[in-house]
Amino acid sequence: MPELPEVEAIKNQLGKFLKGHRIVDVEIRNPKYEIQKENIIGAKITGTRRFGKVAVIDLSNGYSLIAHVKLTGQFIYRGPNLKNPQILSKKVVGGVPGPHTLVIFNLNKDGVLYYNDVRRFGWIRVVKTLEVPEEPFIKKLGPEPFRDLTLEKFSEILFKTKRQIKVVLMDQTKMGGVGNIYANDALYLSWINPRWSATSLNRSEVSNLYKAILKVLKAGLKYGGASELAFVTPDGKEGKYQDYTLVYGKEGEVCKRCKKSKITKFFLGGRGTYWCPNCQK
DNA sequence: AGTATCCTGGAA
DNA sequence: TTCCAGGATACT
Repeated sequence: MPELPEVEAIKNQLGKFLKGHRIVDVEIRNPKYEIQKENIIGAKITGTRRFGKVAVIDLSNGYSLIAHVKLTGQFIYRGPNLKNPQILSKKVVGGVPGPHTLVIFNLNKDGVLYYNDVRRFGWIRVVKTLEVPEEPFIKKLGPEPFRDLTLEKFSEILFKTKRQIKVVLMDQTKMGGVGNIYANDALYLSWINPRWSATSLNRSEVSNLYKAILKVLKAGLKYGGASELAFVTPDGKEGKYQDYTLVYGKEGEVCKRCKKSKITKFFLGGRGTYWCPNCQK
């Protein structure tokens, strides 16, 4: 669920809250989350970035923290840069610190950054800032929407593969940042059947899909991400996009666009896929 | 191309 | 009690 808009929201808040803080101690509560804390203790946070679904926290000593929260990872900040103490969403299971708190970054000036992850699929790595683009996962990422994914590049990518279009959209090596929720919505918005082979799309379908991807991602950004599952921003609040999805999660509802058929769910590439059998022929 | 795997909480 | 959620990878 944390896709481009969700990770962008995480990155933006981390940037706002952590800037100027210094890491004074790192408490690792789960062996799976062993990181080289000696390389980050004492460093100041200088800024944050995002590559696809990966958040990057840059430090003053030439190192960076990079994190992929996967499905249930959550960064929660508590400290002086958070005005009006926010009520923690109940999606932060067990609270902070709690049974699912895996790493605690203690900051100066009474700040704390918690990493919670119920299912422990997410990861955190420490790498040299200069080597961030070379980090294996980041290096493999394809161009991403709003940056270098032009319509030309997008159509080149689709032209080259016979795989089903939805699978291609979600393939991070083809383009970075699109996941299941926004892939479903973009395909619906562009009247495209998720099962169609990517090469089978004509020029106007490719162009419509391209615009649709940008449009649904923008909506996701506007509503602060989708908190269908476990997503919360570092202030502990939920996003709102789950209330504005076009087709995702709407199984059984009559399609609002054609009013002819019901939204149907099936599995494609192992993922829940929602579509209108009438609109997306 | 499809399926198991990593995990757990929460819904059915 | 069983199933399901969706990111990424490994394997068939």
